[in-house]
Amino acid sequence: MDWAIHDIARLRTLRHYGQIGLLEPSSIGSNGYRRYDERALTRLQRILLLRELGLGLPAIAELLDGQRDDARALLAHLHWLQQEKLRLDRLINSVETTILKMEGGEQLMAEEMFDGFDHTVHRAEVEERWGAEAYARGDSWWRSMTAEERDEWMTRQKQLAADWAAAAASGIPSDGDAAQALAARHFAWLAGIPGTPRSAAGGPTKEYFVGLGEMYATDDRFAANYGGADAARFVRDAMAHYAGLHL
Amino acid sequence: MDWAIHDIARLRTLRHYGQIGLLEPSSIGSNGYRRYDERALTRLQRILLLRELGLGLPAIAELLDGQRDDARALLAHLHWLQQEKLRLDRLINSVETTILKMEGGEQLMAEEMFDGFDHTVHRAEVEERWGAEAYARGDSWWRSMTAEERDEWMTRQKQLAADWAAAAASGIPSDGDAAQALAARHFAWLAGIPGTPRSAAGGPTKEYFVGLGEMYATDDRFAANYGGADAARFVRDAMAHYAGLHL
DNA sequence: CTTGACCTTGACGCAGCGTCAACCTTTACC
DNA sequence: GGTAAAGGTTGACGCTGCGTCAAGGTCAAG
Repeated sequence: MDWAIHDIARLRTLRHYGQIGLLEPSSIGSNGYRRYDERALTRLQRILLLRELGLGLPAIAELLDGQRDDARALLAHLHWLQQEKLRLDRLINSVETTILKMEGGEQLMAEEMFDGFDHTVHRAEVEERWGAEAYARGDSWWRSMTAEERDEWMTRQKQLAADWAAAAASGIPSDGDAAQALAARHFAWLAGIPGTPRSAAGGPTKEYFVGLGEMYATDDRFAANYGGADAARFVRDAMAHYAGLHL
Repeated sequence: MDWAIHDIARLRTLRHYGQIGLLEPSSIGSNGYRRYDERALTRLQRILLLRELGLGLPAIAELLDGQRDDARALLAHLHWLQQEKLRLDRLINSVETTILKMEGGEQLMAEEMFDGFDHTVHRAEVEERWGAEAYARGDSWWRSMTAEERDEWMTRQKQLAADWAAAAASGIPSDGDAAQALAARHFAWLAGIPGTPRSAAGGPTKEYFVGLGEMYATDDRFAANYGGADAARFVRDAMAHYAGLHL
């Protein structure tokens, strides 16, 4: 008959359905054997059909016991299937670009973070331990952008960094209007980065904002990005001042 | 900080990774607290990245421990993602047509099986108890066909049934060449139906083939399909003879 | 010194069975 | 009638990746 393995599995399935109350045997013989009559088999038929459509057993139970409108339940299920498909699409995209990047010679997320664009801001969090996940989220966000979107972000960040560098070099005070305006721009820019810890108002939290400035001044790699150590300290002071006033 | 729930979850995650040996704390304080240094955090970063790409933890472990070529592993993963997407496509299709059918007034698989086309052959199995699953498989197969494919099947089946009826009515012997040729056609036709229990040769098993003929003669609904009770008995005899000779 | 926040180690639960293990019935054959 | 094979029964663990209590130690703050 060629059904050996399959047969055993089906048996276990029937037992399982019995255990969870989805399909009871119509009777149980004195020898303990389960028996299924016509009605039970019809029900089993429907269960198997719905299962092949991907529904979960609880959903099937509700549906078969008439507690939910069949059509509505199936529509909901359809919707969820479509969502899943979208999710897979995004995954496939991510994996593909990752592979492409690797073929381009880049190691798996090794050093690519310090590429001038500081989407590595999240590194501050990593150092705080709880943010490794946020970091990865941030990276995956970056990874999922199109080339143009990335270009746009890069330009925006570079412009900001250049403006910071210029302001620091010009000798203006870090708590003056010009520097504070830059701080405000920086704040808004951060607000646009997913994964940023944010307050109820939607912007970055005060701790995060201040800590970030601190890091710019401390970490040479970031400092270089903002025009050197002196400039980075200027950025830090301006950000701290801004945070004190507005956050 | 607004990270409460998330934080707790992440903690559990780290414990889990420690348990399965994916990521050990770099050190454990005398108070039992886990600590993760730079290296460990980098590893965590990579783990989280790969996880977001949908890889399983064992796969991630192999990959990070350098036991597998990164690119090859990701390609394999990509392939599996694409398969999954295809599977979802088929599911979505099935659910959609099921909904359409229901809107057309049909109850969930209620009586549609006796519509002249006997893809309900699998009912024989249902009666034998072990075949309910095969039956559902058969139905889903039918459900997944395009309209033209169905038409083709229907025509083929109707032609076969008509030829059987004619042969039975003409009074030729069930073990004669003409009837045996019909049995051979029937055999080939069955071989094309997924879910059919089949022997190593690829065709239906002897038991199945004979049992089916038995059912045609026994069940009025099938008998009608082959030209009535007398004709159905003729079919059964021809099939049994064929089975005895060739199976 | 107490309170509360944060850490620790179990252990159960989730979906849907697959897969032993240990044991009883029925069937088939000599 | 005896015996072995086939097929049934009830546990119970395993898988994925943690979420979610529970019970209890540690640490910083008031």
